[in-house]
Amino acid sequence: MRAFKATLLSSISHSRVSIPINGVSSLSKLFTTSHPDSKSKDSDGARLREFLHGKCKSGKIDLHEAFYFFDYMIHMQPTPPMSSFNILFTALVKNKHYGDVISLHTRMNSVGLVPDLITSNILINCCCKMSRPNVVTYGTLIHGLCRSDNTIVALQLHEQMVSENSKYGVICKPNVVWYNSIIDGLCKDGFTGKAKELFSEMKGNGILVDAVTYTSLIHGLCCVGDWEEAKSHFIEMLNQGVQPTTVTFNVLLDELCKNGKMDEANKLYKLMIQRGFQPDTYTYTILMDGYCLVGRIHEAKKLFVSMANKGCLPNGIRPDVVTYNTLLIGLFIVGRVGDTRKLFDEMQVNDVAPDSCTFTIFIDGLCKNDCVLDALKFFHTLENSKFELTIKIVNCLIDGLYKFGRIEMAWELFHKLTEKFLVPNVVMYNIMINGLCKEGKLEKVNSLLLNMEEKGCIPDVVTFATLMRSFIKNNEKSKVV
DNA sequence: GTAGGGTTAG
Repeated sequence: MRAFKATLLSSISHSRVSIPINGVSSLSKLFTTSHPDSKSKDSDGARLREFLHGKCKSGKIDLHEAFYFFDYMIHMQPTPPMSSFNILFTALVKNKHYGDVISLHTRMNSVGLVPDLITSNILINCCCKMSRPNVVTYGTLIHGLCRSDNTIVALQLHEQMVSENSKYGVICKPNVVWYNSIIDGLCKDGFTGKAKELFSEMKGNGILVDAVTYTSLIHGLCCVGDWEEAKSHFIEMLNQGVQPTTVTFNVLLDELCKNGKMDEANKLYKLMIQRGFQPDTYTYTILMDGYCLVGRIHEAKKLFVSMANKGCLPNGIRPDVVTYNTLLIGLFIVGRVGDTRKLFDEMQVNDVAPDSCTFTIFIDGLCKNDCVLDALKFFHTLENSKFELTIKIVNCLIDGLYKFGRIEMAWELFHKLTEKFLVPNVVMYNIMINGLCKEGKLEKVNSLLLNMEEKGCIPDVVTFATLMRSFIKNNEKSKVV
């Protein structure tokens, strides 16, 4: 059986879509007719579900049918909803193929499909049936949930485990990595209060907190603007004898630099060096970012030069694309447009490939330095290259065109691009609405709002603020209300 | 076998 499965799996993994396998004639009949005609693709999803339901509810699905099905599903465009996978997994569980569910789940993860709560529950059940819930299985699951924006689910799972441990004796004791995953997830969602609760809980359970725990918490506190609390956790860390890492220092430095506190940042940087911690590319880029934001481009440049000089700094600290992007922003801020082009050329010479941020920075920077026509030229070059334009780049240009009074051009670009391939987002609508309001073109604003509604784009707080500003300007108090 | 950091638009 094992050998058969391996052969089947390898044949599947080398195929693209439907490969006929003996014994799955009903499947191939169902799907070969609909492929690859794109019109019938839409109905594929619905037919798949119908078929899955029939097959799985009857309980008559065997392993190779399931594998064949699974392979078809992960190659479908668009990907079927997670519930379709769950139906398939449930059928396999009914037939006691627990290990196969786990291996299919691993394959699903490796192609970037994100399991939902139900998938996770199915998986837990499989692990339990196979007597495999141990701390690593759980830790992996919790980590996966946190990384896929399901921290709350991870937290529920954790709480369930804690309560079961206390009810039935210890089934599986959470360890430091498990706690760290949830604390980090909570911090990234801004729930620092809950993260601190877990922090106390783990200490209360005798689990030694480590540098990752502290760093995640400090980062979360910085993100919600609670600098004092972040600082006191850093001090506590030192007092407890938990060695910070370069990442810990980078998190703290980044917060200081983002707030323009360069003197404090410098002091911390010196402390870091004094204590023998090795700065890395991030450290340098963070400091450069801080200097750029306060307009001290000279100091940013000095750091950059020391990075760019081979052998000047240890451990392969070299400028990467983020370093270049950071310096480009700095140069645009102080209006040194000519130097940005030189730096761009230098990037190519040093084999650092520009990314979409680089292009956004250029379009935005040119527009904000009264060089809209240059931005337009740059944009056309991008348009004619194989580079895939992003909505951010287009938005910067449209914004620039409005501010330069080129309303017709902005309007044209909006229509041309959104008809062709770009789905406008709320930022794009806001830029357009703002530009049109300022010009008093209220009929156009109205048609945009309708367009927005049609496309299912939900207005946000900026949209309303923009509209209200315009109503107030035009003395339309009733509309404001 | 599971964990943490930096750049871009209204």
